[in-house]
Amino acid sequence: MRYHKIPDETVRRLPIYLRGLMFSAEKGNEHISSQSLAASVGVHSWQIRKDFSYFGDFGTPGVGYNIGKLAREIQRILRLDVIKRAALVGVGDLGSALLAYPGFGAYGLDIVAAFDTDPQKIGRTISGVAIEDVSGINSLVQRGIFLAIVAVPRQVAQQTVDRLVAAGIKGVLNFAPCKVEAPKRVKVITLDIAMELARLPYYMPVS
Amino acid sequence: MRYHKIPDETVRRLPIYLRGLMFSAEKGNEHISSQSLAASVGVHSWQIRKDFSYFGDFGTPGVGYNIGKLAREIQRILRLDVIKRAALVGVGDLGSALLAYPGFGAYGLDIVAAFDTDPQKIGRTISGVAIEDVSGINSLVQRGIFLAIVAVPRQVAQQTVDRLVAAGIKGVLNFAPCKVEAPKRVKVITLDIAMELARLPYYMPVS
DNA sequence: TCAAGTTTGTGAATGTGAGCACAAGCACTA
DNA sequence: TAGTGCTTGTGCTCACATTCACAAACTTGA
Repeated sequence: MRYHKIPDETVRRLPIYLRGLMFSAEKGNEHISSQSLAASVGVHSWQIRKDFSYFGDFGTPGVGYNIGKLAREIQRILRLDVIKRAALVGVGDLGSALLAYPGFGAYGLDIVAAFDTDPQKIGRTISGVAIEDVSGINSLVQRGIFLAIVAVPRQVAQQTVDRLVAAGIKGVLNFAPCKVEAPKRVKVITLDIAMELARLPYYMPVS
Repeated sequence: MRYHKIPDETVRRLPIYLRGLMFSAEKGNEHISSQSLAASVGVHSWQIRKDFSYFGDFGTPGVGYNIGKLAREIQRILRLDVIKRAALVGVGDLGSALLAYPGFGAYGLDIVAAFDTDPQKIGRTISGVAIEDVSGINSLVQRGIFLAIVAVPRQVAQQTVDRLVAAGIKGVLNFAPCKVEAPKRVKVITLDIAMELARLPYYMPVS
């Protein structure tokens, strides 16, 4: 194996592989071939091998990949071994659902703080997380939290991100359906749920 | 303009443009240049022009694009002029949040039916939608609904999709974090919220 | 030790989209 | 009508990702 920059598309697939590896490990397997992993995650086996080849030789010909070792390596690449805690801003319907969402655990992630502006909500606890006033955002970095989820109305999304950036947050998952600006040092991923639904009809057969 | 297959990446951006056009129309504009649309949606102007060029000549040099005409054309391409109604399966935390989510309206989409297996929930109404027993899925096509959102636990995602496929549904937005199989005639888009959060740390600076 | 059967890792070909630069088209003014 | 300023549409190039095919590496069984 030689030096390679890991392609973005590969990074996008790594969590999928991680999910598949966890699933296989639960079933008591120690090794897995690219072919059986392919079957369980829905990606072709050659794609999997190519993706893994970007960050080292992990497989053994005739045997496959050591599941534990590979999973740890993927976690290391994705930096999930270091980043484990996230904050949520905006505890509306969607925010509450995210607090209750069990899926983050599969990646070792956990929402450990929640913020809102509504005095009615502040002080209450949802899914084990106490809701704080948004002013608490300023102390996030002190608390070792560098990752934030924004689930506020579109109109206040930008100012929310500005506040997070000012507080030193380094990554934002934005659910508000709009463009948000941030310095290059802060990575923002916008996830517009309605947009995903909106592009479905294009692919649906006519009649 | 000559014949071109519209690239997938362009289709993915069309809803973004639609959002930007709506926003500009609300402000009373009649025309918009690729440059000002670019500024409002965060895509380069040449990318916008290239994307629009795939499906016809809509702009006027020196003037820009007619907002209403272009918006209608995008809606037609995405088939949002035909597909307007969607069903939801699984009214848990996430499902309830989706029922209350106002963002679908921007694309003319509306969740008009909801299904669950929990007898406690069946019969109740959330955000104006009555929750029905999942057996009602079989009559979806009769009711003119061809689009479904799956927000059920991972363990029952596949069987839920199977049921929707059997009922004649043509498109599925799946929130369950797993691979789901469906015949080619049915388009499935899986949206794993936790996965999006999981790939963020990779892009965060190492402090 | 040898042969047969698996499975990996990767070079090369193919496909696809991003990015750029600029000619051509249109509005507006004089 | 001619000139100026703005904006579109697109041909071209480059970068990146997918796809394939196969040599090399390993296991297993005799």
